[in-house]
Amino acid sequence: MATRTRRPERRQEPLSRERIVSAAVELLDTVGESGLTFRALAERLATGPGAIYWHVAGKAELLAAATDAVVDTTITGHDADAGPQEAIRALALGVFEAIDAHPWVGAQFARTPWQSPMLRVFEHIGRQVQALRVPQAAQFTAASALLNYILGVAGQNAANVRAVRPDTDRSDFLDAVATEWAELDADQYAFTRNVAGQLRKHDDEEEFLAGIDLILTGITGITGATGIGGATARPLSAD
Amino acid sequence: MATRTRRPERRQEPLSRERIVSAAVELLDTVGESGLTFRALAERLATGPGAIYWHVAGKAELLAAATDAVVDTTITGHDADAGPQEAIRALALGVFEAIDAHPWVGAQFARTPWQSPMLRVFEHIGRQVQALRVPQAAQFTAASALLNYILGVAGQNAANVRAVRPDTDRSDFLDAVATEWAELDADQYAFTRNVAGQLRKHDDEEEFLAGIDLILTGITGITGATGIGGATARPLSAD
DNA sequence: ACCTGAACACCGTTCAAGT
DNA sequence: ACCTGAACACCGTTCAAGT
Repeated sequence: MATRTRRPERRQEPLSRERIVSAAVELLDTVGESGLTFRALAERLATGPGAIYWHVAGKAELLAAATDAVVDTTITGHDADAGPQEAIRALALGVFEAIDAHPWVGAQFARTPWQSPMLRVFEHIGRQVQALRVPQAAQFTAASALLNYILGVAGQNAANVRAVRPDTDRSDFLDAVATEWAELDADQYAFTRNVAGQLRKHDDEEEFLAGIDLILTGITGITGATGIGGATARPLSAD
Repeated sequence: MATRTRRPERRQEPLSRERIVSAAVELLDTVGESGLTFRALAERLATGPGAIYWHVAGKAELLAAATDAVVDTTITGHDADAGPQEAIRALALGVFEAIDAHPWVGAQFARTPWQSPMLRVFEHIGRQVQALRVPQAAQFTAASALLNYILGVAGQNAANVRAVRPDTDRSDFLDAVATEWAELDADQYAFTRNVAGQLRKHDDEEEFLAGIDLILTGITGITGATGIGGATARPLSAD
């Protein structure tokens, strides 16, 4: 229906896995998860749905490839420099921001087990855990705990974005939730009501990092491990 | 097609939200997420797909209700007794086991934002965090970190179960992954290769609790908070 | 009030047929 | 080798019509 004279009318470049995946990412970003359809994708690529199947095996692979593409640009360059604790924080924040910008990545992350993108995050976290001098036997646990926490937040963020109208303001949303919580049954939800107020001045990113710091404290605290940079996790208290 | 003479032929009880939800849970448990279909559900209830819509608004609500039903039976009775740390461990383990038994709950958990079942888990965790004497301002962070970690593990577990053939043995699966990891590129995946061996003697439940303990250590360590029972989180070291 | 089941508007995926 | 697009076997959801 839309006029498509806007796009330069140069001869159609051949279809390629790369073009397909980048079109898929675009679709996911603009129309959301439910917008990624073989028909919509085919139309955008000016071809039929069947053509796509020559380059990718199916929708699952397409989603995995799209996730890969986004995560790739996120992970690189976040390593080293200011000591392992800072590196972990930076890495985690990178994943957090990527998912904030592409909520569907969060859902995909939480859905696919140990596929390539997640494994790469795990690897980078693990290296910093090693750098923290965590004993061998505990390294897996430490890296897993960090990764699982990140995945949990990722899934929640993705779910939240999906749940609200696309034009909803972030702080309006938090206000609405806080109000909802404050109206919960006083007996059944005493704690939740109690912390409802904190939601209003809640900063997603800060909150996320505070959780990372909590786990880092657990990792370094009990093992006596320390970052080479000597930085200590920030204390868990009101700033 | 299947003979249905087996089921007692008593007169059809009237349809009810309760019957629908419990049939949905059964379907999800036996056939998996992709098996929950309005048509399949209708057949099981000996009615047409349209009838279901008179009792539930749609598939999303049906999934939420099914999750609610399972979580309900999980949360109750896990409180109090042996001090807040143990209570948190028991609560977390309860959620873990529920998701292990009903993998689709993990996916649903990771997908729905702050809906009733998750909020109830949050509430119960929060109460124990309070009991740990965590300062007011940090209670939200502490409870969130625990919940997000649980959700992360939940999502991963659900994804793993979904990824393997239904008859796959658990330790066969871990062995396969460990072998895969051991064959990764030595430069790109140095850490992952390094911990691959630990996967083989990996106990999901133990690993999960070790992560909980890590976070508990972070929570109690830095704030000086302690459980009333005086129990300390178990040290992060080879046992 | 509650149920029925055909029909609608979609999906992902396949495949004969084209170039 | 690569693309086309009709066709297949499904979905969730709606709704006129029944009781």
